[in-house]
Amino acid sequence: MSFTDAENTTFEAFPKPTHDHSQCVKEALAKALAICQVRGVRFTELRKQVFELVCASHKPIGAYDILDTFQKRGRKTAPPTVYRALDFLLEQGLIHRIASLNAYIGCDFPQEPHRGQFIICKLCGEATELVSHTIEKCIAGAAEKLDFQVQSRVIEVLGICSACQ
Amino acid sequence: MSFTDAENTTFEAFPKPTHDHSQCVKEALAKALAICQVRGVRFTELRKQVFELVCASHKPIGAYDILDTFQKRGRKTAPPTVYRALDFLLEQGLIHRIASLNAYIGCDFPQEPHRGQFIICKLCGEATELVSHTIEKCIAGAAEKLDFQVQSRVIEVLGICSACQ
DNA sequence: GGCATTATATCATAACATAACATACACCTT
DNA sequence: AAGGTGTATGTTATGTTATGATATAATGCC
Repeated sequence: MSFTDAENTTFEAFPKPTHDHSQCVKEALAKALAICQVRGVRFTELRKQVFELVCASHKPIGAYDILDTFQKRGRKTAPPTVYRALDFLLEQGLIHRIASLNAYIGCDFPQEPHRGQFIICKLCGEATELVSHTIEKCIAGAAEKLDFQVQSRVIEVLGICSACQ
Repeated sequence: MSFTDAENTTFEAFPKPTHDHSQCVKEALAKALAICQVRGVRFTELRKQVFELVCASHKPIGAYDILDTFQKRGRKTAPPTVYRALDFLLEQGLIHRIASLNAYIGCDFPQEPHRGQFIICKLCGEATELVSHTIEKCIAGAAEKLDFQVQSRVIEVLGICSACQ
């Protein structure tokens, strides 16, 4: 349930505990598959499994958490295997990296290329993705003044969500 | 030489190669010392040396670079020593952490408490600190809509500066 | 000086990430 | 089907960043 406010910020509310998450994951998988097909890139079993784990919650997950899960499942896995899958998913814009947490999270808007902006609860770990055009414009404005070519952005807001207050 | 543009973004231009950097460091040290005195916290020799190394350039510097420098100087130093000094400087707002680079940089506006916003050149490494009230407002607006209590922000723009294009 | 507090040293290890090289698999061509 | 090519994955080792835990030293206060 995304919406757009007066500041032209589109975002999902923090997912309600009641939302049907299995449906949520199913949709994300379908979207990812469709995107990969259109682009002619391979959504292999490994990449699919990593994607499923990243999407398993709306909390950013660490690469080594993914690794541990694979190993608990009896799959002998080393770090590069996981990181390569994560790199692929990042390149395709299917997930985002949260630099301040060294963690990864599913992208809510994989169709449209964009940089994520996140609001993350330090207590429960839930994260909400924003797309604020105002912030984009503001950054673009400053960059232009400095004659600076923007390549990527990291925008992460940390604090306490309403449910945890 | 900071200025404020139409979007209400205050920032320093990328420091000219010609600027007198020793003077720059001297000023930063004087400011830091004054701030610590006012607050009644101790700006010890270790903290001062770490601060000087962080301020030695306008490029973010890694904790282990600081460590290496200490060791080259013959000072036997372990990581926690450096990290504790960095933590102190962060707490006092004298430096900022650049999450996307795992690195640290001197704060240009230590007097006023704020969260840094940075534009960083991937080629030369030079970083410029911004303070955009528009971005702040935009984040505050989204946070309010979500009933979210903001504690900290990470805003980092990466790309190529005008000198490196 | 005695004591509490804060800062630093030291040792060990946790957590995150990549380099380098080997092997396997998919797909295309013949 | 055989062979070739490029992509994906496996494997080993190591690099890089950060912290926990305990001990010692310096500082400030009474």
